[in-house]
Amino acid sequence: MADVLKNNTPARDPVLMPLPKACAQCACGKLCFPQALPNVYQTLLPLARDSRTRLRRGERLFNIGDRQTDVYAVKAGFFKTCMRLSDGQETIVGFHTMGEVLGLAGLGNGNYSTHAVALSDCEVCAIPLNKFEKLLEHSTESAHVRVLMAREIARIESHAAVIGAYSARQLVARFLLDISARWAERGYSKYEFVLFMSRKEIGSFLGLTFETVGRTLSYFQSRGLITVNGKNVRLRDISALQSQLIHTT
Amino acid sequence: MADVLKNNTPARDPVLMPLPKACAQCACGKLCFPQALPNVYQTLLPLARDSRTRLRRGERLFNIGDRQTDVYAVKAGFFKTCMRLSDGQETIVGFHTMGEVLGLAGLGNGNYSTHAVALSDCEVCAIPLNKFEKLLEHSTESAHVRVLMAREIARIESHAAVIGAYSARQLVARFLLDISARWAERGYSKYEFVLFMSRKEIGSFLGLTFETVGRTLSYFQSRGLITVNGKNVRLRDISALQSQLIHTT
DNA sequence: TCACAAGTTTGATGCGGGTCAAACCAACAC
DNA sequence: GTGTTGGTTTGACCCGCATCAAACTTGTGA
Repeated sequence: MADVLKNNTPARDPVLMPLPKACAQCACGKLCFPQALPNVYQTLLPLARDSRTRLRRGERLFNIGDRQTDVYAVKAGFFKTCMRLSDGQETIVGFHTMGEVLGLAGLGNGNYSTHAVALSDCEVCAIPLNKFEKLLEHSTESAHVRVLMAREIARIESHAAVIGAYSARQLVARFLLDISARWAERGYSKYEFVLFMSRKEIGSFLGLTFETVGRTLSYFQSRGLITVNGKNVRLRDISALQSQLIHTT
Repeated sequence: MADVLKNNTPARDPVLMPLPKACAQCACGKLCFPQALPNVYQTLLPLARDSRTRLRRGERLFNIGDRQTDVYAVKAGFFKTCMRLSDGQETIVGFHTMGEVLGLAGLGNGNYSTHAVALSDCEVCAIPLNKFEKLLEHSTESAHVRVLMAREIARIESHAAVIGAYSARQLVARFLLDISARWAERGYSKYEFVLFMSRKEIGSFLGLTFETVGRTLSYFQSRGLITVNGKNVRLRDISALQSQLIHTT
C-alpha cells in the first residue's frame, strides 16, 4: 500500500531537479512515458517516493474507493486492475506491465476507480499526487499525460466494443495476439510467452468462464494454432489466429 | 453581467478574452465543464469556430481515423460514438448529450478514435485544436480536462466490466437507469423520457441483439416495472429495476 | 397523399457458452 | 514427505440469447 512507501526525494523543487538519469536507464525505456518526450524521463523518476518500491505477488497497490495518494509507473512485473460491480462480484478491466501508468482514472474524483493487484512480484515508481500535479504545470508533461489518458480511453473503448460483439474464439485469439504484441514491444518473443494470469482471470477480463477459456485454448491447440502447457503458450500460426478475428461463426 | 465576467479575465490574453457570456447562458449550464471551474465557462465558448454549429440527424461530426481538427462540446441533441471492429462491423461505444465533450480520445494520436453521429438535430461548440491546446496551457483548465478524461476512463471501464458480466435483463435495466439519471441531471423527469436511439443501437451498445432488447423491455413492462410505447418510456418502479441489477439469473 | 424503407414486436428454433461435476495437477505450508 | 488449497482439463447437460421469420408500425421522401 501507498502508506508504507518512504519519501526519499530531495526537498527543493523536485520538478526541476537534475535527474539521476534513472528513468533513462530504466528497463521500461521509452515505453513508460513514450517517444518524443525526453524531458519526461528526466522529471518523472526523481519525483518518486522510492524508485524501488516492490510488491510481492498478491499484494495490492491500491484499492477501489481509497483516497488517491499516488500515480504509479510499473517498472517490472504484472498487475491486474479490477472493478467491483453492484452485485459484489469483481471483474478485471485490465492487465498491466512494465512501462504502463496506473492510477490515472483516479484523477476524476480523487479516489481510485479500481483495485490494482500484483500478479507477480512487482516494482513500481510511486509518484505522490502533489508532485505529479506539480509536474503537470509544465505544458509538455501535461500534454503527455493527456496522450496517455487518451490512449487509455481508446484502448478501453475498443475492449468494450469487442467484449460485446465477439465470440469466445475471437476473444481468446485477440487476447493472445494482444499479449504477444505487447511482449514484442518489450523486446521479448512474440511467439512464446508465459501467461501471468489464471484462466479465471482471463475469463473475467473477457467476459467468459474459465472453462470456456481453457476449452478455447485446447481447441486452438488441437487445430495447431498454438501450443499450450499450463501457463506456457507458444503461438504457432499467428496469421491463422488473426483470421479467427474476422470470421464470424 | 458583462462586468462580472470581465472581472476575472485579463483582456490581453486571447484565451481569456471577455466572453460573450454564451457559455454562462448555455442550456448545458454546469454540465459541460462542471462545478468548481467558473473560469471555464468564460474561456471555452469564445474559442469556438462558431457557437452555433448545427448538425442534422444522421450527420457525422467526425469520422474514425480522420485527422483531429476540433474538440466538441455538445450543446443540444444526442450523439452516438461508434468504433469499427476488425471484421468491419460497427459497434456503439457511447451515447452523448448536452454538456458532454466529444473527441478527447483523439488526443492520443491526433486522429479520432471513433465516429460521432448525430442521433437527432444537434448543436455543438467546435473548438479548434490549436485554440484548445492554448487553453490547456492554463493549469486550471488543463486539470479540468484531465478530470473529464479520467471520468471517461472510469465510465468506460465500468461499461466494459458490466458488458462481460451482466445478463440481458441486468444490462437493459442498467441502461434505463443510466438514461434516467442523466436525464434527471439535466433537469428533466427521471421517470419519463424518449429514447433517442433505436433498439438496434441499444443492442449494439450493450452487446445484445435488437430482438433481445425489445423482448426485455416487453418483459419489464409485463412485470409492471416500466411502460414502453415505441421510444417513449416511463419508469414505474425504479427500485424494482435497481434490484434487477443485483439478482443473478 | 401514397409508397417504400426502416424499425418494432412476437414467435419458433437452435447453438454457444454457462453451469455442474469429477479427476487431475501444481504450489505451498508444515 | 503429506495435506490442503487453488488452478486446470474434460465431459455432460441445459438455458439464455442469437438466429430466422413473419406481421405490423412508424418514419420519410417524392
